[in-house]
Amino acid sequence: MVVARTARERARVEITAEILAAARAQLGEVGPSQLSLRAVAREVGMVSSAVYRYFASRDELLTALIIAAYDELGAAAEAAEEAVEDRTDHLARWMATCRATREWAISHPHDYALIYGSPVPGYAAPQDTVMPATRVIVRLVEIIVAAHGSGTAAESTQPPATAADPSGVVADAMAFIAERSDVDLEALPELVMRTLMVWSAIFGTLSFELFGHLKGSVSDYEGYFEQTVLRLAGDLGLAE
Amino acid sequence: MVVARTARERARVEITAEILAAARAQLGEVGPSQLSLRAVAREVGMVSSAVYRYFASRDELLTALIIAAYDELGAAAEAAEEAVEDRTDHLARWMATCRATREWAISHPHDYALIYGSPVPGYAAPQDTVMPATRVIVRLVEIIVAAHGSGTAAESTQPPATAADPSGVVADAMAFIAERSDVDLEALPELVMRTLMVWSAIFGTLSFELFGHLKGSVSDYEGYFEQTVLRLAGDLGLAE
DNA sequence: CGCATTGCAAGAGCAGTGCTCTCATTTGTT
DNA sequence: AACAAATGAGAGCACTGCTCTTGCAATGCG
Repeated sequence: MVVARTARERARVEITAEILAAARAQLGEVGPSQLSLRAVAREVGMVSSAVYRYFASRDELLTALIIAAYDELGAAAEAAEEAVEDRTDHLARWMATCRATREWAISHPHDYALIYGSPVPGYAAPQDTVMPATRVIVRLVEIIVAAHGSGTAAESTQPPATAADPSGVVADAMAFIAERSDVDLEALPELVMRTLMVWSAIFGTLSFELFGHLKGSVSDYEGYFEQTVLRLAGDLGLAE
Repeated sequence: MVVARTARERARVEITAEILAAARAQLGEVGPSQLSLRAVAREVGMVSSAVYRYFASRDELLTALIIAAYDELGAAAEAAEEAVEDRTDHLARWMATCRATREWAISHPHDYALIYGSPVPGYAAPQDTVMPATRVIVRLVEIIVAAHGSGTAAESTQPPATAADPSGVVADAMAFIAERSDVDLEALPELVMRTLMVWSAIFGTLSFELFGHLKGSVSDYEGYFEQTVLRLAGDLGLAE
């Protein structure tokens, strides 16, 4: 972050933050595709054209909101995970992370839809979003790695005999993990495969709940989520 | 379906279909939230206000598109499943259904986003959509039930010892299945739980792929999907 | 200090949107 | 033939994202 020197620069970052805050507030009410740049401008007492001094387009504003949402979700998940005192209780850390993710999602449904719903059309996620986007999964991977490194974890659920070796399809993920972790996962492609599956399953479950696809199938959403992530932990060898 | 009698009624159903077709064509290019009722009207050579004689609102048009999309996806999945000749090869039927689902999704990304992405804001799915929405999962359940009924299926993956009985949270799903199937699943709440999980996992995986969340983690999407649904089948006892 | 440069907000305007209302015409029924 | 209902066109309202011009105020420099 560049330190604001002149009054002008200081005002700029302040107003930028103000616009972003107003946009976040509006997002809490109407959903991404209804977010109106003009309404945001009115909120902060500007005329719409003035906003374009701070955000080149509506898409750029949305991008900033996406980053903010990823960061907020990541921070919430990390905080909950770090609040688990017994660091050797990997299952507790796992559950805490998952629970915090769901709690953030249901209390910020529009932000969740913004980042995990359908991307706004014609929109390609800029590079700035990938780092904050990985915070939750990185934390989950850390827990899995710690559990398997400590020897307290069982082997993850075995694939069917007919399944091919997953090394090829998860090569990118293994490289990604190898970059920011000193654990050697090269011998565990099956675990990486399972981790990716579990990651998709968690957010698939949340999306189904939030987007209404579980209506008529599940009566107790919280209980269902709890049971789900517990079984997913079991599939990864985190719970017995 | 009511048989069209008068010329007016005949024209009405024809024009309605024309509008829907134009809307579907436009949806193939721009994505749900960009779908313009005026543009659709221009396409069929009408003025925008005339379209309102056929669809009360843009949302109602979208609802019709949602139903059409669900039905098309369901039909594609069912056709692929029925093309499997060996009806006792439950794994083949499973894989065919899943593959067809993915193939439809990637060849109709906007339709997929319409039904499995974030719901359009302020939009509550009307009752008309729930029946077509269940076609794929109903087919999957049939396969699972057939496999477990024939005794060729292994037990599904066991939950961790600490997991509570899932009967409560999946009661609605059990009732739903009991309604349209003569198989007694009452003794198999764990299987129903796993089925729901797998269902969420499949569409979570597809959403992650289509919405770009697997970029940087998976290099071979088709191979990854294949490996995923094979393992999910294993979790349900469909593959060994 | 004075001046030129730069940053910024406002306003008008363009092309587009969903939707409503009125009006004339066509179609179907009695 | 007379009436009623259905239909399409057009104008219009309130809104959107975005651009361009204009005037003002803060800034940096000689």
